[in-house]
Amino acid sequence: MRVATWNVNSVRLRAENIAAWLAERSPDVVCLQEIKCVDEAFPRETFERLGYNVAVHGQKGFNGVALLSKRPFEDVTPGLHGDDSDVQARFLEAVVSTQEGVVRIVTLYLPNGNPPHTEKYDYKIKWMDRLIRFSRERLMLEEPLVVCGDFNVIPASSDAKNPAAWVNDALFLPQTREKFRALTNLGLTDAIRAVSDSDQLFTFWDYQAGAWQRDNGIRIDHILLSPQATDRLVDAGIDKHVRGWDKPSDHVPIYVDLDIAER
DNA sequence: ATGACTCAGGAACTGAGA
Repeated sequence: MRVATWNVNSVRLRAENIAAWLAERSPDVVCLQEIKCVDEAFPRETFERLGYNVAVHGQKGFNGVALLSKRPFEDVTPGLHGDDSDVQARFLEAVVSTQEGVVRIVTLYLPNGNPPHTEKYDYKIKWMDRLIRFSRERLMLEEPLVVCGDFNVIPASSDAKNPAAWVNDALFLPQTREKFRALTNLGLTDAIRAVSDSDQLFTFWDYQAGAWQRDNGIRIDHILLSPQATDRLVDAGIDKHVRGWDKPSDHVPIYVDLDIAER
């Protein structure tokens, strides 16, 4: 089973771009972020035509997450619990059944948090605390669990081309990285780091100042695996070349291959 | 030093991104 994640920065603008990548990579499950539309405006037909079931949790204008799956969804739950006043569409959980049992999938778009020392950073940290509580609960199920998305966290200096440029940024502040470590310390494995120690593994390049041409990137999109999923990890990778396509998202897709038979 | 791009909404710009 191949599970991928991609912050597409508008699913309507990128639909054909995404379809081309699907044909190339053939993922079984895809987690999308920043779809930037309401549920009714999601281009379902583009993906249903390619054999995917679609689950959407969108909102007007910005944010929004979605799931594509070749296997039908057994269960779909929008929203990260822990704050009833939070109306931002950033989290969607689903269960997919396979020949070997269920696989639980999460697509998330973690708040950016900039600028620091504001309510935006406070929202980010509280959101991460909620994600930690969610993960602790789900890990108790002892299932294959794949938590995917744009975490807006640079985990370590080796995850940025120019780490010095990020020291005062919400993506790299010590408290942000502490929360990310608290998450992985629950027993979730960073799939990309499980297969490579390279210091050039980026998933985002800014549109500005020739960041892509200079390879001035950061690694902020992640796939975290429960122990039961990590046991089945075969490979993980980053589809960097997609950033060079026409009208690209500023993020690229990443994926894992798990030794779990579909039906 | 600063800003540099890109997108949605809605019709000239602002907010948001990271």
